[in-house]
Amino acid sequence: MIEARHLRVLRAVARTGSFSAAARELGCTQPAVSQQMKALEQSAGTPLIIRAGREMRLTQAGQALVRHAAGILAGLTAAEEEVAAIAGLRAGRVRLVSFPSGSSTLVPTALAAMRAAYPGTEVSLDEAEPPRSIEMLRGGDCEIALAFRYPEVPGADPAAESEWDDLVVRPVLSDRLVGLVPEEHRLADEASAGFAELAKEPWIAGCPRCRRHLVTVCERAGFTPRIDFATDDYPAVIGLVGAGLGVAALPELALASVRPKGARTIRLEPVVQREIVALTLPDLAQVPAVAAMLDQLAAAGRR
Amino acid sequence: MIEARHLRVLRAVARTGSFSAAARELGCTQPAVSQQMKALEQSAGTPLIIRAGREMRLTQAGQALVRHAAGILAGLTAAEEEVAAIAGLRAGRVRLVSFPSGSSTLVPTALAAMRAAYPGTEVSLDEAEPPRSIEMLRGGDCEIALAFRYPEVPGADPAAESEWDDLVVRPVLSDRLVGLVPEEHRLADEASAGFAELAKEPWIAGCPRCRRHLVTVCERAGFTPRIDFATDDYPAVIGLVGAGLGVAALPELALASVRPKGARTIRLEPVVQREIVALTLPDLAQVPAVAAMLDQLAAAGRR
DNA sequence: GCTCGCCCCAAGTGGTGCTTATGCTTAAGA
DNA sequence: TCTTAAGCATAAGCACCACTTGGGGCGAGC
Repeated sequence: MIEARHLRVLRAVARTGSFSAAARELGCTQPAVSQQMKALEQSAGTPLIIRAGREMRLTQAGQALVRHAAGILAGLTAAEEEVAAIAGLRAGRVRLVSFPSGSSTLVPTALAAMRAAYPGTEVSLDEAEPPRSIEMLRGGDCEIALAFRYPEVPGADPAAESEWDDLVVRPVLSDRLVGLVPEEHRLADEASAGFAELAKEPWIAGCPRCRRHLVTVCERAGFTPRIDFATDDYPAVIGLVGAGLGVAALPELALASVRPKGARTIRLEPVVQREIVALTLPDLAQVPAVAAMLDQLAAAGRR
Repeated sequence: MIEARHLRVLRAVARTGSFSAAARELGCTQPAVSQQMKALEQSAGTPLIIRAGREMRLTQAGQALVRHAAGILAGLTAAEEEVAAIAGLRAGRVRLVSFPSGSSTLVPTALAAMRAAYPGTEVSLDEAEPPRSIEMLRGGDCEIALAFRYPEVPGADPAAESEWDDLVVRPVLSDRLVGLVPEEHRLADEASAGFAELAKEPWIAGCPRCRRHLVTVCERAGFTPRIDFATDDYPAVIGLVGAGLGVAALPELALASVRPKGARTIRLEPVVQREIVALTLPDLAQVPAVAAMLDQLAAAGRR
């Protein structure tokens, strides 16, 4: 079986016309070249070079091998170069899937930083909520899934703890929930309020997991919220509150890039954190472009 | 440094989707594949495959490598196939240089046999006398030189013994010298004659080496021949003898394919042998096509 | 819940590739 | 002609590498 190493030696010998010169070129000693050539001739089954006095000449078989070696070694260095580009973050693609509201500020920041730091890489973005984004991650449809969980309330988020334990979980940001009330609400001008003070209000909830969490938190505060509406769309929640149809508890991040119309934010007591994390497979965490993107997400979260 | 072995393993893994299946395909155990892949990832500097539950998936770097591997391994097998064809005598070229009169019967016979036995090989033929043909052999302009020598008379052939000792000398044929006299000559009807009986005749000699040899032989018989003409061309010698201009001593082979007009052949006493040999360089004797052609020449000489 | 298949890990072993040291041959120069 | 330098071959020693066997963990399917 001919190996690339043999071809490198043969090519060096053919080019220099001498074992010693080839050895210098290859950075090894002359006997090493001599042995490699002997092994190559052994596996070829025919002499490849003939020694005519001082000079070396290739046999027909030797010429054939050298002719092929050019293309083979060129292909090999091209392959090495492409892999090195990926490993060195001069190339590489990352498919990121984010939950909808995460895309508003966090993801754009990280994407811009990634592009600036490693211009050769490209990051594609898709949106999906955690159950679906985890599926995509496991199914090979993306490399990073941006998701969130409520660590303080284990019971409210059974999926997160049990289904993520074989994933790499990279904390990105801890997001606090704030209350949103219509501006004509009696608490609209307060700085903060307890959950219990909103026990009688109609609630507008977010995504299914957020809704479950809300119920859990409210029950700990001593009441079961009356949920009139539920929608994945944070702007819709804001609009509903602004229209005076109820109150809501929203992540601060969802309000970072918009100013609610007809509604006021108030601090909620007790403080509830929503933790935004980036998820990936253990093997993928070793891929340079993925690791770099994780770093950029974490950096974006620190701001 | 990526080796062909690595690419073979990677390709097998990519194709089968499993280390075990790849190992079966490659004829080794599964840990061997596992280690090779680890080594390849090490030298690539980035993961190449990710294990998602049961199935294997290639990373982008892995896909790139597999993509290149196809061409590289194809080139490698093509190179191996070409070398194997040369080694297996399904291909290969031999350049043969013969002295002029050797081409008449011996070489055509050997060439025809070579072509019949190994249709893929090709033999080219050129003509040159020994000093020049040996130069060509050493200079890489041919692989086999067909030459002759007079082994019984060492002094007459100094070049042969001293200059051929680093060559492979393959005996092909022992050729006897016969006398050629005009048909009106007093010895024309004799079966044989001694050299001394031709002491007074004008001689027609062949090539320079043949001429030197003739002088030596005649001097051993007690006289110095009077050489009126000398020519490399055997038909010319025959013509000159046929015209009654003198006598000659010719190799039997030179008369094998022609019938002298106006001249008669007689046995010469003592018998003088001319040995036809095939010469090549030691390294070249290992080249299959060269070795085969040497065999064919020897076989042709035995007939 | 059990078994099967697949992968990883660890240890042992044979082979292989490299090195240094040495000898031989050849070509060039005194 | 003798000497010197350069190049290749060989041998011995050594380190490394690739493969093997044996054992364990894990997920999938009956």
